[in-house]
Amino acid sequence: MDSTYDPDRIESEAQRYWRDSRAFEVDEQEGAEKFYCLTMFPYPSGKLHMGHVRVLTISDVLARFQRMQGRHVLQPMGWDAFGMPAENAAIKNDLAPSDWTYSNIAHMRGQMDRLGFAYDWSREVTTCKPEYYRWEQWLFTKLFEKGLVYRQNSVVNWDPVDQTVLANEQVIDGRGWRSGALVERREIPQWFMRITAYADELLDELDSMDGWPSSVRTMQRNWIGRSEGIEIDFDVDGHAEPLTVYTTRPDTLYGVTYLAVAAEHPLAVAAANDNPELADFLRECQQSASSEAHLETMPKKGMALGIDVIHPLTGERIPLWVANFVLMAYGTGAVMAVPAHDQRDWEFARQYGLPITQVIAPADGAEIDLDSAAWTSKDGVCVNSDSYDGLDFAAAFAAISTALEQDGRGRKRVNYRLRDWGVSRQRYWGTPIPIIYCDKCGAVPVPEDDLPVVLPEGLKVTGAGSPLKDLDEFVNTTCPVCGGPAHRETDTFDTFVESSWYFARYTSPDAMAMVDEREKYWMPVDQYIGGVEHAILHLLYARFFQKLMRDVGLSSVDEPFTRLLTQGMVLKDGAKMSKNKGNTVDPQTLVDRYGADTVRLFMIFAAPPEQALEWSDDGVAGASRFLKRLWTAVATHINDASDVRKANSLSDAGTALRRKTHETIAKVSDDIERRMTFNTAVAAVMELTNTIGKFEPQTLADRDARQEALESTVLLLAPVVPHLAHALWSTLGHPNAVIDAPWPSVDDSALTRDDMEIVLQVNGKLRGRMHVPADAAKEAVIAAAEADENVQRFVADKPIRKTIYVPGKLVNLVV
RNA sequence: GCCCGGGUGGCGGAAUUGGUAGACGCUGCGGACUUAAAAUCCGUUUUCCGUAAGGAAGUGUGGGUUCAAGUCCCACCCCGGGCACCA
Repeated sequence: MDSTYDPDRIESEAQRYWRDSRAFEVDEQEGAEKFYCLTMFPYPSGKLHMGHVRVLTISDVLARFQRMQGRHVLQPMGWDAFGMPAENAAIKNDLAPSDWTYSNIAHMRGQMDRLGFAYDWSREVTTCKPEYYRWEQWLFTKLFEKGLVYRQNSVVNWDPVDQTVLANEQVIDGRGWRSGALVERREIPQWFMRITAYADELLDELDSMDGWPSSVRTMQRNWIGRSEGIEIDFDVDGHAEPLTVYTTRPDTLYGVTYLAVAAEHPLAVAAANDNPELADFLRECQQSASSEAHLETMPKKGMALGIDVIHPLTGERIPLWVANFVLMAYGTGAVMAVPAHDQRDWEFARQYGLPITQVIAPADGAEIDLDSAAWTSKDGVCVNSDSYDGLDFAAAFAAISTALEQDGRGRKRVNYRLRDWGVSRQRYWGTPIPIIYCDKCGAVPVPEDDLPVVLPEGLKVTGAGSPLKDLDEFVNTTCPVCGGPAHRETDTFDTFVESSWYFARYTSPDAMAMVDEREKYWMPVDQYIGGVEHAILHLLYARFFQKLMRDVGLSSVDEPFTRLLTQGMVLKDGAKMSKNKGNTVDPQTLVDRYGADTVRLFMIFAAPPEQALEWSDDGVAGASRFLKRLWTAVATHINDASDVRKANSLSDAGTALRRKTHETIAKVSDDIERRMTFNTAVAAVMELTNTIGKFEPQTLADRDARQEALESTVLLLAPVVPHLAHALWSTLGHPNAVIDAPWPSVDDSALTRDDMEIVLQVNGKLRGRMHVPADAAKEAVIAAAEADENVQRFVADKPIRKTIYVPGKLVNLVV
């Protein structure tokens, strides 16, 4: 055997074998245990970056591991091909988004193959192709019929100079990224999907989704934000219609000292008609970006409207304000303020000199200090609340709610923080929303026979609005209902729509329906892997789509992803690798220099998958060195011509090697399958390799033990460094490819030890160690511990008060 | 601002159920091989005291629970992710 490790040669040989044998193309083999392993598909941004390499490698390790477990593994790959970067690149380079996108896809597919990922390319999905997006257009029209989509005004970031809608990402310090103009909030009509209709199901199922990280489940729970409260009507002085607010704290109703409405609220707009100062303030309120982070951190401002409302229980007059932090889109666009028991209300009241009235007090009668902060605890009782004084939160909630309901001034209501999903985007490079507007018939969904509504490719983008608007042949059409003149919707879908169902399309990529019966074989996804930045939006939308598909009869699966692994970012010098920061490392350079296996090994070894990974050039070199050492160890074994004709029994070192081999098999299996800590799995294999390197066979049995150790090493590493494993497996004498070899199993008899190490402590501090026979009795171990010389020094003549014995581990003497 | 993570040697990280802190790798230092260098191999590498045996301190900060805390509890500081039009 050649003792030089030549990654270029063995990697191209292994890849040729996989390609020629179509090793990773799978069909629906009934009776076989399937395993659907999925990576969040990439946006085709140009070339692979380290973040891609990391997530793709993690996924590939799991897919190959499961295959060696005997499962029938599907690992597909595709492209999240619509999105803003293609439009930006198109403006910059004066070419069509489609050309840019397709050429990126071709390049990145080649890079993936060079890294040796085990994909079934026959199922490749590209979301910008009509044969893909036609089915989400179809689903949208079905949802239209079911009343699960609707059109409503909603707020966008408006750039008054470029006359265009901006993404949050394009708003920098409140200004448009290209024009530098102050961004305004503006309301435009948009399409929504009624995700709130599924809020309870999306919430409740989280409890049983054991395969997901608890942090992601908690984030989703908080995002859905189910709350139980009450809607309360306040009569408005001089108006026939009452003003309705929603609150989860009706127990504090007697502490309401003002109400506040959003700047867009009709009451505020009406009051501004004869109040120029107020009109100025409303204009100022609209001069702001629309993201929640921005709204929550901006200085809180308000103005009195000069209107009073009437407290529903006391009949008191309460001033009505307009405040910039109240949003028209949330709840009713109005809030009741209880400054004594809500921190934001407290700060606003202090700022504008509004009264602060305590209505909740600690049950133990302790004093609270309302001069320094609001007292927001629910563990108190009502005070200053007429007949409700003395009631705790639950009792007051029930009593006040009932009183309001009986009076017709309140209704119990479950509310969600979750809002319906606005899917309209005023962009060109996306899926056309399949709606036709007719003056007579209104908004009409495109009939099934007319789908897909094909996005004209090859259009030039200028940055000022969608070019679709100017394309008469696209816009002008006839009404499917009345046949009269009509025009098409020119907005496209949020790209999250495409990524909400691609996992289902992989199961039947050529179906003449959204999916076909093959979906039943593969779904749900057994293992999903992707960035934690998708913990809420993408993963919630995908769960929602799964339920939509189920409810139109396309699937019987409730939840799309059984297990979820969220991998961390790749950092360099403590910051995320990005072009902006100029700290990127091109994976291609490293693959060219060290080979794919080295890059894969470093990615897996440098950090546990869920944590951020700090890039290290030296670490990559170290990974390469390890692979060379392993190659050398196999070469040494194969080329070993030394004469060992001694008795066919294991030496002590041989017994130890076999124990190490089987301990390693046990640890690596557990690390990959249960713990998903691939870094410690690799560390364990490195330890085994170090042991093999030092091992000198004395007998024929010793040499067999080394063969077994090397074969185990190759099998255990095969998911991580598949090319090297492919070559070495053959070298070690196996005619079948390592991808078809079974995962090694543990020989329990090799694991037995005849002695154990016991740690000796005095008062919990380490004072020594000793070896005792594995079957030593508790009393004997303790007696030996007390007799230890160093232990004696610390015990001296002090009486032993307590003895703790942890079997097989330690003895702690408390003196 | 709100929600979710994270903080351990010179560095990346390990310590799985409250039981030996620092596995494995990198870097540095010392040595072998070499005319030399690279590569490779061997040794060493938390800090402080000590010739050594051994001892003391130590897991972001301050408290607490326990025979025993990186791990559990309370308070705080710093860093990262998300916040609905980045994907």
